[in-house]
Formats: sequence, C-alpha cells, structure tokens
Amino acid sequence: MTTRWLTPEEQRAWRAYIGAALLMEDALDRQLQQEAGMPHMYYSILSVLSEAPERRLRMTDLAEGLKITRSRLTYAVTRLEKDGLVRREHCRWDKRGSIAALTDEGMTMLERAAPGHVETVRTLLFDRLTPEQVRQMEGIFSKVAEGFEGDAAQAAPDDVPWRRRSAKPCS
Amino acid sequence: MTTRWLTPEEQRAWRAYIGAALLMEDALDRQLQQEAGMPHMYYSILSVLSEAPERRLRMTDLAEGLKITRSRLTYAVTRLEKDGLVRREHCRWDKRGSIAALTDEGMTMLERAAPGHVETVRTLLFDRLTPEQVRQMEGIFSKVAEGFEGDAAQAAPDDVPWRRRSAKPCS
DNA sequence: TAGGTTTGTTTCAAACTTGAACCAAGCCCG
DNA sequence: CGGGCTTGGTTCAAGTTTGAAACAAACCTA
Repeated sequence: MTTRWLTPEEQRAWRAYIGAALLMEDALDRQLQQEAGMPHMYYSILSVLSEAPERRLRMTDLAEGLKITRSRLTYAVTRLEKDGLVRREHCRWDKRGSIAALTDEGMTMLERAAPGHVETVRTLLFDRLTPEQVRQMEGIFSKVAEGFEGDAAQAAPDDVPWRRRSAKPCS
Repeated sequence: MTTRWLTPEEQRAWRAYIGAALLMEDALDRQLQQEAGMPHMYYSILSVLSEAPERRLRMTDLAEGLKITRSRLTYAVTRLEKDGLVRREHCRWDKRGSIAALTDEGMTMLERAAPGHVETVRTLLFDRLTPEQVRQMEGIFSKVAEGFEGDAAQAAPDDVPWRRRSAKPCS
C-alpha cells in the first residue's frame, strides 16, 4: 500500500506538538533541577509514590504507572535512595520483589518542590489555554493512551498495590 | 501568594498528556531505531535538513528549528556524520560558522525511513483522532509554543538561512 | 585600531537512558 | 519432587543528554 502521508493540517498539528512538547519538558526539567535538584521524571516518581497507599509501591507497578522501563526506574530509585528521598524495602510476600517507599524526607522535598512545579505547569500550559482546550487536551491524549493499553499488564483491582503480585503470603 | 493547584480537569489533562507523550516518544524511538538505526531526534535532524534550501543549515539555525541545545546538536551531527548521512561544511561568510549538509546517502536513508515513520505517527496518533481533534491539537500546542517565543532569536526574513548570520560576505 | 563584549561552536565530565543479559524466586505440570 | 518456563529486578556497556567551560571569530566603541 502506498504511504498515507500527513495532510497539511496533520503536519501542522504534529510539528506544533513536537516542538511544544520538547520545550515544555526542557523547561520543566530545568525548573525542577533548580528547585529540587532532580529532573522531571524523578519528581514524578516521588509524586506517584506519595499518592500510593502507605506511600510505597512495587518497582514494576511504579514503572508501569510512570510508563518507563524497569531498568530506568532501578537507576532512578538508586539515585533517589542515595539522596535519602526513597527507601527500598523487601517484599515479604514475594522474595523477588522490591518495594520503593517514599521517606519523610522525600515527602518533605516533594512538598517543598510542588508549588514551583505546579506554577511552572500553569505558566507554560494551562494559563495559556481556555477551559475548553483543557478538556480537548484530555480527550486527545486519553484517546492516544488507549492505543497503548494491553502493551503492559493491567492491575488486579481488589488488593493493595505493593502486595498485589504473587497473591499468596508466605506463611 | 498561595499556590493555585491544578483543578481536577487540569490534572486529568496533564496526566493523560504526560503519559501519552512518553509512550509515543518511546514507540517512535523504537520504531526508528529498528528501521533506521537512529532515535527520533536524529531522524528529525535529517528531516529538517531535507527541507532547507540546498539541504543545508547553520548549526544554530538547525538547533533552533529543532528546539534543542547546540551542544546536543553537535553530538548528534558528529554521529550522523560518522554514518555518512550528514556532512559538515565551513561557512564562507562567517569563519566561526559550521554548516550541516544532508548527504545523498542521508537523503536516501530519510526517504527509506519516512514511510514507516509516518505510518507509526498515524497509527499512534492521527488514526485515533477526529479531524476536529487534529485541529484542536494544533490550536493547543501552537498556543503553548507562543509562550516560548523570544526565548530564542528569530530569523531575519529575506536571506538564505545558511548564510543568514553575519550579513557581510568576506570578500 | 586595541580592548572588551557578544556570538557560534565544540569539548568535557557527569548524569541519564537503553536494551540485552543475567540472576533469583515463583509457577506449572508430568 | 524435578525440570522448564515465567516473572521481578538488577547489572552492564554503549549511547545520549546536560550544562558549564573553553575557544575562536566577529562586532563594537572609544
């Protein structure tokens, strides 16, 4: 089949997106590097952990939530652990497992950095958009995200995430 | 002033965006790594060069067009040059200047990789969106991009880009 | 025109990402 | 039970990105 090239409208949308996405990520990284000494992804790790029950998550779950590879997460958590913001714990129900737990220090750092981060996101993005556009944005990207569903495992609903896998306790 | 946190709608939009953007970039990188042996950004470099007059551009202009740092570009072009896809030339009008030129081999590689790349962009993004959403997307991200205008220099209109700077020829 | 500033690019070390390979521990089934 | 397959994580080398520093040429300006 002959290639279906992008229409002019698609091309404009694609280019605007690629450019703006790059600029935003860079700006976010710089801002957080300044105020928290870590890139955006590392901040996100703390953020996701802070919302998890008991502020702890299995590595794999954390990686899935963040949409990054386990290997990337391992590296990041090692660094955050060195900084004292995250602690690794052994999983009692699955001896293979490793749990990342947000420390109090990590929580403090997160709370300290959050306002500046949110402010940046606002300045770069939401302050420039109408409420209508915010809704459109969600529509667009949740649709896109759907396309990736099934690429990764899905959660078993009724269990705490950091003990979800390997359902049987040891004892 | 007390922090203006994100509203629930904004949060949903932001999370959908962050997740989908990550997944798309990863998928794009993998696809191009497979088919062209280079990450998305490197493909973009070739692509931008291919559309420039005489398929050549000053490093700084190229970096600006791609919204990346000069340092990042230097590294990338060095690699692409090793692969024979790009050639560096001296700028005759400004001895400081360096010009990146797309080689025939580079053009061939680009043409070979383009269909697969476009197909991926379609599958991941445009096939999932309505024409209306494509328009919305452009609206949203050109608005965001506007916010960054002036962060970088702008072009002087009426001259060829690869000789734009340092207006006076040497001779 | 000398001296100081700006501009264009590269260099360097440190940090980060990638993907394949590896090591355990759990799981499955004869 | 005893392999063999799958899963959870880490490790390692190679590749990439970052940001600051270094250079060199061009551009003032007194």
